[in-house]
Formats: sequence, structure tokens, C-alpha cells
Amino acid sequence: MQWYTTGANGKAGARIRAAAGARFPRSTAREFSMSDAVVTRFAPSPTGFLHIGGARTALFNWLYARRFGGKMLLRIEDTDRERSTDAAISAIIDGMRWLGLDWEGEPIYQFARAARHAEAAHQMLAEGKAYKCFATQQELEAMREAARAEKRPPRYDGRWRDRSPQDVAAAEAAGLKPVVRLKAPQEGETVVEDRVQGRVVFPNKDLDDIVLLRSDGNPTYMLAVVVDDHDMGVTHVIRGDDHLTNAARQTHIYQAMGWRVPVMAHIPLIHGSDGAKLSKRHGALGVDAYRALGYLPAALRNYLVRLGWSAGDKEMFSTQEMIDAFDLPQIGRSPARFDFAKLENLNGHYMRASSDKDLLAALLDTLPHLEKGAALAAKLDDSMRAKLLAAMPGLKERAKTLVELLDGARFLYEERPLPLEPKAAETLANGGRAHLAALLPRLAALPEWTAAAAEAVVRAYSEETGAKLGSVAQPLRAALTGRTTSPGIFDVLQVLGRDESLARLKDQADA
RNA sequence: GCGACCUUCGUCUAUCGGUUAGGACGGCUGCCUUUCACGCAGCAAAGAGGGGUUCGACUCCCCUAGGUCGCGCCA
Repeated sequence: MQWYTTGANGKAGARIRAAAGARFPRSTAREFSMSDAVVTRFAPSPTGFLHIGGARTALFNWLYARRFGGKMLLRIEDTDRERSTDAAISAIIDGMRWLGLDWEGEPIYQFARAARHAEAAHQMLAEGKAYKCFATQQELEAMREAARAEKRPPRYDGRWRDRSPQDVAAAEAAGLKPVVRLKAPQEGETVVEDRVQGRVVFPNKDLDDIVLLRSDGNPTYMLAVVVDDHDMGVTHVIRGDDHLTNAARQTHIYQAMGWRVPVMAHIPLIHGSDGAKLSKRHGALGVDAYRALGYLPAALRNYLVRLGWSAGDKEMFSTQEMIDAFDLPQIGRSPARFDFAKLENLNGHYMRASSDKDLLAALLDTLPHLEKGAALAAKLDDSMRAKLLAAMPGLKERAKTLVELLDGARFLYEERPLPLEPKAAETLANGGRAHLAALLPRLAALPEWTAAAAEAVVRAYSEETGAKLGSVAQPLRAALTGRTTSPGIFDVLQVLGRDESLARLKDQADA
């Protein structure tokens, strides 16, 4: 057994970290030996999109299952009928697919299992491990009020815990609808052996008799989770540490049902850059937002895995490397702050490491999700694809996101006459046009249109006239791209091709 | 209010009693250079505070402070 109740002689709240080499509670190690296949689950409630914290939780569950040859299940916790939506369900599923996190079998819908949850509650009722409570909302509210006034923790006072069958019968005869409450231990303490948090001890007096079944007969989250995790054969519960106290309460349910408690791993939540709870402003966006921001799934995975988890100094992890290195002991216990700058840096690495072909595919696939993607989508044909591919080496090292990549590629699909950015216009106005006019015939005379050939001509011109290369290259850039920054200008000439290049140069030389 | 958890450079982290406290992002210098990037080289930057234990503490214990989470017939 992993949980047990001791006399109230232990120090409340004490957490003893397992010594090195014995980090896993012995009992756990024995119960989940190598012969037990690991089963993890990701259990989001579909009341909103898949946010970044949820995505990391899913990733950790997925990695752990992969690492130990097990499987991850997906359970949609839709018991809150008011707030659960189909849109949220598809957003979650879509988000996981995009992130490359798959799960075993069909998603399990918790609400569909309500009858089974109720059955468990009735079993506990029959065995005297739970009881009917007829306290009204008003009474409960009064209890909380009183507790607050006396500066006591708000707690159910157990007024129906030991009522006589007659009292219960009378209340039922009066037409009152009871909730079913767990008869939780009141003495001693409950221990959660957590693989991340260590051994966490809760005095039972602080954990009250939780509601199992609502007065309408529907199960509560607390019951549903335990019954589902048990029935689904979940061996490892990896979730946010906001559930840590729930783990103690849920332990009581496992205890009452006589079920084995799964291995618990409560991972710290992700905070915003100011240390406060993650809000939209901080990056608590749905994963779809990260897609729209132009991040690559592999980069986001890499970023997320290093948030709260580490393997020495290693920063970059391929998916396989992550799987091979991932384990619970290396998860830290302090909350991490979300940092867009690092994500962006990582994304840049992944973009540069991608083959031109793959990156083009990623860009094209993401186009529908990018704010300004339509402009390129409208121009997309084989010739445009070829240009994008040819320009990719120069483009990708100048972009940290697909959004920047798209922006950098704009000169490829913009129509003549090109709009000029102010600085580009300035470059042309300050003597740039003269260089263009001089260069135009030389370029036009080129027998073959390549970057190298163009470079030779421009360099020769620069030497002959004594003009610095930069003072010639910048006007070219301005005329060809409308900007003052771009990939190498000779590559631009080559990618654009002879006709388009000469036309753009002429546009500006004549202006 | 009660309880739990957390606290190493600005950020993510390494360290598992003995290190000039390491790496990465970001910042700053410089190199490269047709622009911007990329790349390369270098610099600055940390153990919340206070007590213990110990020959020795970032590391173990206690207290304080700050932060986060939880305390629903929400999940």
C-alpha cells in the first residue's frame, strides 16, 4: 500500500525527501514492477482551448508512456455540462495532433461513465464508507460563514455523518434530496508519496468529507477521476500540482474502494513572466495561437520539456532524445516562468535545422493559420513554390518564426511596382538611382543569370567607379525588395530571375 | 484564516556536503560582412534573509519573508 494512516504523531506538513538512490518509495517500486505496463492519461476538461500548461502536462504524460513502453490515454472530463463545449473538445484534440502527441484508442468521455461512477458511490454507501447528507446549500453557506468568522478553515462539520437510519429515512420521506459524502478518516494523516513533490503529509482533520454524488445523482469530479483512473488501469497520474491536495482526498476514495493508488506525480504549474499566474498576456494561449504565431511543433515541444525538467546541460532534444532521457526524478518542484524569447530562439534553431523542403512544407501548411498568409496563398503556384524553395536558405536564417519567414519572403510574391519602405526610398533618392541606371545595361548583358555572374558584374562596377560595394548593393536591395534588409542581394537577383529583376531595377532607375 | 508547495544569474536550469557555482536564453563587446541575420570569440550577471548541524553548506534542520496552489453539490 502506498497510502496509510498513522497516528497523529507525525509532524504535520512535513515532507521528507527520499534519500538519493531511494527516490522511489519502495512500496511503489514493488507494486509497479517492470511487468506492469505503464498507463498514463491526459485528462483535460473541455471548457476552453488546450493552453500551454495543459500541453506540457500532456507532453510529460506522453513522454513518460513512451519512455517506459506504455501508453497514454486521453480522457475528456466533461462532467461540467454547463461549461463543456464541443468546440473545446476539438480544439484540444486538434492542438494535441498539431503538437504530435497521440494517444491510445478513442478518447474517453467522462460524462458517459456517470452510471459507473454512481455505482461506485453506492457501493461505498452500502459498505458504510459513505453517507447521505441532507444539509442544504444555505446550511453549507452558514458553515463557511461561521468558519470564516472564527478564522477556522471552511469545512463541512459532518452533521450527517453519523445520523441514525431513522433520521435519514425521515429526511427522505420529507422529499429532501441528499448528496453522498465520503466518510473520510478524521484522525491521523494521509500520505501522498509523490514522485515529484516527495512525501507529502496531510492531517486528516484538514480534509473533510467530500461530496461523491450530487443531489441530482451525478458524480463529482473527485469521484469520477478516481473511478476512471482505476477502471482505465492508469498506473501513473501526472498532472498539475494544483491537484496535490486533491490527491490526498482521492486517496481516501481509493482507500474506501480498496483500490491501489496509482503513482502520483504533481508537476509545478507554469507561471507568467512576472511570476504570477499565467494569463493570456503571458502566453496562456491555446496551442493554436502558437501555431498562428509561427512556432514549429518540435520547437514548442523542446521548449516545454525544458520548462521544469532537465537532463544536465542539454538544451536541444529531438523527440527521440526526449523520450530516451525523460523521467520523473528530473522534474523540478518550483514553478517555471514562461519566456517567449527563449521559445523564439529555439524556434529559430529548429527552422535553420530544417531542410529547405521541410520548412517550405511547414510554411505552406501553416499558411491558413497565419494572419497574413492569404497574400502568399493567393499567389501560390509551381513557379512560386520553386522561388520559395530557392530562396529558403537565405530566408530561414533570418527568421525566428514562420511569421517572420513569410514576411521575409514578401519580396518574392509582391507585384511590381514594389512599394518602398521609407528607408529604401531614401537609399534610392540619395544617389542610388544613378548606380541602378549604370548597372542596368551591364546586368542585362549577362549571358547567364546567376548569383555569381551578377556578383562579378557588380563588384567590377564597384571597383571601376570606386563606389563602395555597400553603396551599390543597398540601392539594388531597395529596388529589388523594397526594403533595406533582405537575403544576400545576389541570391535575390538569381531567385527573382532575369526578367523580374531587370524590370524591378528599371522601375526604380526610371523613377 | 487554515493547509500544502516553492525560492541558484533578468529567465530556464546544473550542482545531489568540499566547484574559480557550470550551461542555455536575453543583454553588452568584438570578429565576419553588400543590409539584416547566421556563425564565431569574449564580458557582465545568482545561492531571499536569519539562525543552527558540520572540519566544511547552495546542498541537511529550524525560523522569517515573499510567491504559488488548494480549502464548491467547478474541474
